Amino acid sequence: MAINAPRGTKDVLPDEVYKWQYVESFIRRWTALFGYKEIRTPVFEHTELFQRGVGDTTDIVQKEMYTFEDKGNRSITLKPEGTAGVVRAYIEHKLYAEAQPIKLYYLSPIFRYERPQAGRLREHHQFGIEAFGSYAPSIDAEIVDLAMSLLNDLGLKDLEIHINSIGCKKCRPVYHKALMGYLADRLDQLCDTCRSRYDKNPLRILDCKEKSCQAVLTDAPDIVDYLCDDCKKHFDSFQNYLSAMGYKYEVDSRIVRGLDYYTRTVFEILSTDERSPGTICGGGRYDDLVEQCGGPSMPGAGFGMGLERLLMCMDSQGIVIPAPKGPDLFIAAVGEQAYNYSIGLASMLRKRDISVEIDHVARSLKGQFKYADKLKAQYVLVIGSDEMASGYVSCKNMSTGQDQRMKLDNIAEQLHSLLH
RNA sequence: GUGGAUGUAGUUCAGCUGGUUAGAGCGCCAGGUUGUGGCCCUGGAGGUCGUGGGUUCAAGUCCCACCAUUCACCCCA
Repeated sequence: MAINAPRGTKDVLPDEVYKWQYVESFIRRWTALFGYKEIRTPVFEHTELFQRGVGDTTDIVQKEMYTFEDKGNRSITLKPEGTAGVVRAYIEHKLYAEAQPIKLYYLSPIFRYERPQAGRLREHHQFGIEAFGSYAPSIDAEIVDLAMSLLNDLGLKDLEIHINSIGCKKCRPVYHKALMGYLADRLDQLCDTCRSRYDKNPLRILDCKEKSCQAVLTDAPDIVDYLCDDCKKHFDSFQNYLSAMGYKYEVDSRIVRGLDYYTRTVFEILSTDERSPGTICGGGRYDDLVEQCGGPSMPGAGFGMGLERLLMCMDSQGIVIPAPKGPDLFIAAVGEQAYNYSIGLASMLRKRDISVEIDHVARSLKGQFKYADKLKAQYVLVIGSDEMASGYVSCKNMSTGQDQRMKLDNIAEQLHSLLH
């Protein structure tokens, strides 16, 4: 009976991990430059956290969560997004009592029960950041800047920044009313899902891709016209800061995001490249979330970035991630006595910071060379009974093909000078 | 959740309108003189043709179901 990986999951095999490590190293570099510290939270949380945080009316909570009961009858859910858990930790450990803002980042698997397709998995991985404790639009701009700096540094081209403001507790209800008023006598032209969204979350209708709905929406009231003075000022400064950083962006009043916790700023970074999976980064501000989850009234802002999509995007743009080097040295031993000696030599050389490979399946000398070649070893040392007796070995440079005699007793020093 | 496509060796695929021991490239292993790789040549290992039913004298090839993969929609990273 063959067991395979569950639907929508993927193994990252050794011949590919280096790509992940490469991207992760860029992430660590840029988060450090911006002063974001890593936080690691559990892969699962109490289901209630996501219901309260992400929002009961969202698709994510309604139909995409991996929820189960544990042996203590607790309802547990695998993270369907990264923010809620970080917010919970921020509250639980009273990080709000420290100097603000608290700037955090995470790398985490994310689980959503969906039908897999290109750029969409049931388990995917996100790099995300969260900045708590500041209402200032400079934070909003900073997180976009961090995302873009990273993406640009990785070599990505043709990126677009789409931004919007969806208001706050004060002004959003006013817009809701206006939108609902506009849609009231056009309900019959909307699709089924949008009709059901009308009462619960009318904002989401703006996001609908149905042609009929889009047609209805062309003359719908624009949220930007309904922002209160504070939100308007916030949005303006945010844009000014983005410009000051040298970014081009597009105000897209139809971005509303699928998570209920956003207030004011929402944004997406997407690739316009045909073969790319669209949005690779999405985020925004969530000024009420901490309070909603049982903490003090503290603002926040952040984003999530899909690593699989990022990798996909880099791949489709032809960005080559440098493959790791092979071992410094391969020791090819001939005969049992020489092999015995070579095992000890390999152990010693590794302790001297030289990466060494040696045969473990009893290959012939020729086989060992072929294997060394496959491993991309830089040098091959041949040791047989002659070498054991004379105390000299031959060291072959695998890229030039040249042999050179080396004395065994200070071999580590000689190798070090060869390796640079 | 809705709709389409696909499922043959480790891998990429071929296998014509159903007909005898299922093929190729790459990869893997071994040889091409006695202790030397990358190229070339030769040979070898490796498949219950996704699974289970059905039609037929006969099925990898036709039909059905299931499973899986993949693409689009929905949603999102």
